[in-house]
Amino acid sequence: MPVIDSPLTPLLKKLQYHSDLRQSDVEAILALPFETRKLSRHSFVVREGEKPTHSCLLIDGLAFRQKIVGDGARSILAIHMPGDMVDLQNSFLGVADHSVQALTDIEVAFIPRAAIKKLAFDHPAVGMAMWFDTLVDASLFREWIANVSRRDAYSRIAHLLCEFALRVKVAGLGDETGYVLPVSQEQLADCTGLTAVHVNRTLKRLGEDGLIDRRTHRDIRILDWRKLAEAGDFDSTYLHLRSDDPALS
Amino acid sequence: MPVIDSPLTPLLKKLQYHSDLRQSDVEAILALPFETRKLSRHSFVVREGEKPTHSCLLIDGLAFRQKIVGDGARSILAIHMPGDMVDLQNSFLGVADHSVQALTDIEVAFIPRAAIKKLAFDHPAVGMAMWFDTLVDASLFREWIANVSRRDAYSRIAHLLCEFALRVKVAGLGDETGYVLPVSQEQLADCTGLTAVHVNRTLKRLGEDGLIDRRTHRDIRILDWRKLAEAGDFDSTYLHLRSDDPALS
DNA sequence: CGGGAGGTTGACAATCGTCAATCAGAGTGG
DNA sequence: CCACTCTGATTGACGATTGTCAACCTCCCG
Repeated sequence: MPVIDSPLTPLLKKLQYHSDLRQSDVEAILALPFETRKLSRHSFVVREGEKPTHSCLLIDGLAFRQKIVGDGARSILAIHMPGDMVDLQNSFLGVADHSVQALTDIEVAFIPRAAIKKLAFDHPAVGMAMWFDTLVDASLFREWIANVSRRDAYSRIAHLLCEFALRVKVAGLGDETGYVLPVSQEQLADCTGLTAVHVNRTLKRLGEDGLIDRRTHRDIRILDWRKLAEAGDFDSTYLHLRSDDPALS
Repeated sequence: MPVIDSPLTPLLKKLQYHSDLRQSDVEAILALPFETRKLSRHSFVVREGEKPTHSCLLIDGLAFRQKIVGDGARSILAIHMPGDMVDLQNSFLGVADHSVQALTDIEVAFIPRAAIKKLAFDHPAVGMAMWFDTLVDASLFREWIANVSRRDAYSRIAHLLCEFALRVKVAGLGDETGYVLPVSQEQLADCTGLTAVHVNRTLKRLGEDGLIDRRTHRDIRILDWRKLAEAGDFDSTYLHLRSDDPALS
């Protein structure tokens, strides 16, 4: 069966990663109404406090979720790659409790909330698949809590680099020997609850210890995966990858 | 329509909090097969690495989720109250990526995973309600990430106390003037990424500043809700309570 | 009454943050 | 093609929040 080339294909691929879908389910997904839009780096997909009526599927590029706390400090909660429903949460919960912002230039598809809800009702298998996806998201959030609360700076960064390496590999954007991560050190700091200055020093140490090599800023080479994973206390279970995923080899 | 008194009633109540369910949905929920069990404080509901085949509904008492990181330190990820499905995540994701432990003596209902899955398939409205619940859970995780990563000790603890106050009130276990929280200072530390010693000092400061009063250990009186919420940078949006919930008054 | 878990406190150490200066690189307009 | 500018990276000196260690206390429970 030829795969129809639609902007929604990344979503389909994502849902099928964990769930078996019947042809009718697939067709229903691809029949979703949507509207694509290109957004430039730094633009907001949703802002905290808004009441979005559409969910947003990331088709191309990277995006991240963030919260701003009282004193203006920012916390980055997750980084998203193509195929991720970046905004199910906000759209279904009524009021956005956090913002979503473009990390690179991105392309997204806005899908009316009602259409997703109807899809989940009419095709329970698809509803389950999306639910499943939410569960995996939550698993990453949990790991980030542990990362930020109980690991030191060195481990935190190492852990984050490991997570990115695997996810980038799954997404087909690189492999565990190296990848380009379009994240500034300040953003890395906001991912880890550190300051940009300390992130810089820590990256330097990781380099000096021979775990990574930073060609140019942003372009990360992992020189010793085992050591990095050990330093980061990294165990990929929480990513809930399929055991037959080539990224795990 | 008289509410049938079943151990599953807390689940029903929870799902109906956000979602409208039809009579047939309600009946299907109450028809779930289950097995109740009483567990004493400190016992594990699920251990990291297990492959649970049942989901666990908390009927009475409190429980918490935790992860242990490489050096043995513990991170508490969430605290659960009666009505919470404490283990959807682990049960659906195959391998438990974290543990769930009883905070007090508890009573739980174990429900076969397959029955839940079938319920979600046959009654999409129930599936949606459970999905919704997962979304709210994820929202709490996000707030905890922000709490741990970008607030100082004083704010973190204040924030946590505010969250508990509201949730306890919603669960009908106390109100915002005071409640008993059966959490040791060490557990509080693991919730906030601090040490027990520092938690102790911080609670003391909160007391000295007139925000709270600690009658006996564990029995917390909130003397000045506004100040506490301000100190904790607390905004209840992320709890996704209904705007007509009396707890918000 | 004894044991133990948990709470409290002080002295000291260290990781990490702050401030500030300098540097490197990318994009822009003349 | 070359300033010019701006963002982000790098580094050093210093400071502070938080952790560590250890002692002692308190209360609960058997």
